[in-house]
Amino acid sequence: MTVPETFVDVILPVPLPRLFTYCVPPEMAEIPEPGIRVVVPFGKKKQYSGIVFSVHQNKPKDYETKPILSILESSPIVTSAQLAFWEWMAEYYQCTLGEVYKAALPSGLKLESETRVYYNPDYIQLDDLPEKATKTLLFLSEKKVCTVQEINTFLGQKSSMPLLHKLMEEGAVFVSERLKESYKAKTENHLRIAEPYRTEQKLHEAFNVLEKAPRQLNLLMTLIQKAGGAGNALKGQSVARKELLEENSSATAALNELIKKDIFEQFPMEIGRLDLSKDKIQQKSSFSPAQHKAYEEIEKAFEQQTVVLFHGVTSSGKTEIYIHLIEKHLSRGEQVLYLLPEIALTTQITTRLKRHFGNKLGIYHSKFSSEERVEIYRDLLENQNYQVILGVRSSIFLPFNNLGLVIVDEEHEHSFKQFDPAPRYHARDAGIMLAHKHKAKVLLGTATPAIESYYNAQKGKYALVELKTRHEDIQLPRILVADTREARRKKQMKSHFTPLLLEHIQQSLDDKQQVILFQNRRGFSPFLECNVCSWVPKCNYCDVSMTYHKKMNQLVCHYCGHTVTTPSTCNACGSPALSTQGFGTEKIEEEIKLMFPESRVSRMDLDTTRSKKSYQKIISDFEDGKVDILIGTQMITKGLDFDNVSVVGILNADNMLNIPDFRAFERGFQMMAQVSGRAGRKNKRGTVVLQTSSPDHPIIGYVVENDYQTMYRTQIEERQLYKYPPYYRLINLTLRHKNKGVVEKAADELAARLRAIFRDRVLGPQEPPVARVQNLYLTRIILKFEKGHAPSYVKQLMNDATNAILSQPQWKYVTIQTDVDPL
DNA sequence: AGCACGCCGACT
DNA sequence: GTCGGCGTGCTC
Repeated sequence: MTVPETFVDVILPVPLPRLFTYCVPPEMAEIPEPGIRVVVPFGKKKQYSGIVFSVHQNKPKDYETKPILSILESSPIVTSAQLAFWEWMAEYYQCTLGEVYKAALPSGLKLESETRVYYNPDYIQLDDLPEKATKTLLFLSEKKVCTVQEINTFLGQKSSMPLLHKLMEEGAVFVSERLKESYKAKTENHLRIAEPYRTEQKLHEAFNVLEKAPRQLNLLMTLIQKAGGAGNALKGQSVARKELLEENSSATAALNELIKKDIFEQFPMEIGRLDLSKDKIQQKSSFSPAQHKAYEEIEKAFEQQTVVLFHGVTSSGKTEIYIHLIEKHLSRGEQVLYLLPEIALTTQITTRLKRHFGNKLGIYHSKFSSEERVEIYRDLLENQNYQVILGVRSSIFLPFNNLGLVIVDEEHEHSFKQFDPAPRYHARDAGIMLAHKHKAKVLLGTATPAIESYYNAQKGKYALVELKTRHEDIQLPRILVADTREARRKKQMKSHFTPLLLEHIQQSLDDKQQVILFQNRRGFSPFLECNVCSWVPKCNYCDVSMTYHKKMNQLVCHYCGHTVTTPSTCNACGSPALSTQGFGTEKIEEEIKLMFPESRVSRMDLDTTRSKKSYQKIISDFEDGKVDILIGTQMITKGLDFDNVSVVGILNADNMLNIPDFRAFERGFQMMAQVSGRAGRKNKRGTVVLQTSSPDHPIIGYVVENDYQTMYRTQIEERQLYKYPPYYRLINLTLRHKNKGVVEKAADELAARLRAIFRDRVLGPQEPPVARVQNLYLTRIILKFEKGHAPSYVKQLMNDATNAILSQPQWKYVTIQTDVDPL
């Protein structure tokens, strides 16, 4: 009797809608199980690390299986709960398991043969390494960068991935898109008394030695003082170099001398980690009566329901309530996932939660290095430190094993939805699913609920808890509407500003208060136009005009990233008279500087906040009062609280409302309400000046009255009338091909097929607003389904139709992208 | 999606 | 004669 051959179905990071079956060579000692990574050959020469999905004995009939090359770990790196979640996601969002795998695991856990491997120059070898590893390191240290392939060739073996994994864990090599920059951003040079001097006697000696070097002596004393006394300093308590030099300006030379004398030791310190010995874990502060009531309501609601929508006005102290809830779940030994939109995560909230939860808090952010993300992943997998994860949407993929609570803060934020690439998931909805699988609770928090969420609360699917008063007696701001059309008619407009707004800005500056000016950028990027023939520079590959970036003197396509230097003459008529059109924040900054020359102005938008650092600098400068007027786009609305802002100006409310989209009014309301929430401080009411050419627009009225309910009521009626979410589910099908005629024909035929099944639930095909991206023509079919239709059956029928199209030879190269619940 | 294989046009 | 364009087919 022969032992049956073992096969594994493997998830690979390719967008093919199936698993791949490999055989396990009988001589392989380990037995693979679902959730472990294996290295497999793929195609002619590629290698991937894939995830074992299942293990079986069914030999495939139609093809020869290749053997797996190696097994990367002894216990699963993807738990069975995660695999089930992945399956749900692939099914619900109509993508492949491979695409989910790509999105779910940090890149440090996904080696491919073409992955770029970097040598870590800071690596210090602690233990002896096997000969091969040492050889590889030597090779790498010379080459600096190479691919896994090259290492294979160098070592003369088929697969060096297991070896590279070990070296990655050692910290000797980096992988792929790892940016050294972001690593550096996380550390800061610290100084401490060097080991040999950490006794009272030796320290005393040092004092004597330095007697003739007052600057060095001074530095030593500052360090001791900053470290919190000699006792701490002798224990090796460190002080930031920056901090040390702040009080001893131009003492760099003296400092270096101390390092040279081995009295001081300098080392890079991770600044992300809060030093707990110094900064005692902060106790939770007490609730206001309103907060207390809300907290109790949430607790009570959780007894019966899974999801609670927590509708609390801006500055109502929602975070405090979250902290209490988190503590409650932690005390039961449960894990908590706190989801935030990406942009809100780099700010105040991080520090605040760190103070409370110290080492129990893990932060999962795309701007952190892959290594750090791997660290958090492994920590959770092995159930070590982290009990609270503060993270962006992708943190729903972390290996929780005892999740008790999911908080989705700023629940209405659109950035929770991933647009590209697949899986096009919504972290709020997927988070609810995740919680459901863990039997955990979900708290959705926001000042301006998404219509969908509020509807679910109205229908009783979610519990609703409201908090209507701001904390610490901060009053809701007074909202003034400035009619730009009238001002323009009376010739009172100064460029983009009404007299009313300018007046309030001046007043605020006179009172030494701060101003925030908000410019919605949606659809209004600055572009170049020829004054003579009206020629506008367009992207070569997409049907959009290119955005003008003054600072870099470049034109950038916001769809494909194509960049050119700004032309000096018109391409059509040769005239040099090119001028900027549309108005972005740059233009406003320029004008404000002209009108208020004595004020300090700063700008916050995509351009000025490319890096985490610059973003934080803008915020901290504003917090520290180094800036009087802050001009910004959407990002200033995200989870920021400033103490000294008396005036908020919304420059053009109209361009939020005049977008042909059924969510335009909801978005406009959310944005204006969120921006307005930035105004106001303790004991003094803030003012919001809302500039619009249609002051009678109902949405403007709801913003002024801070009337979410009426806004909701009017919107929900329209949604029902015109068959939109939350009454209907939408699925967008986007077809792409390099030939316009081909996409159109394919889309027509697909639409016809779909209509035969779904009838008037099919809309289009219709060209999306940007009909060509990266040289591919796009067209879109929208499907609308009543709530209650079995979604999986509907998707099955839809897939049959698309497959029927794609299997025809003339449409073979058409691609169809599916977006379930598009935003 | 990559990527290699293969069949026709501009060059040494 | 070859280098290389991108059309086509395949990946366990």
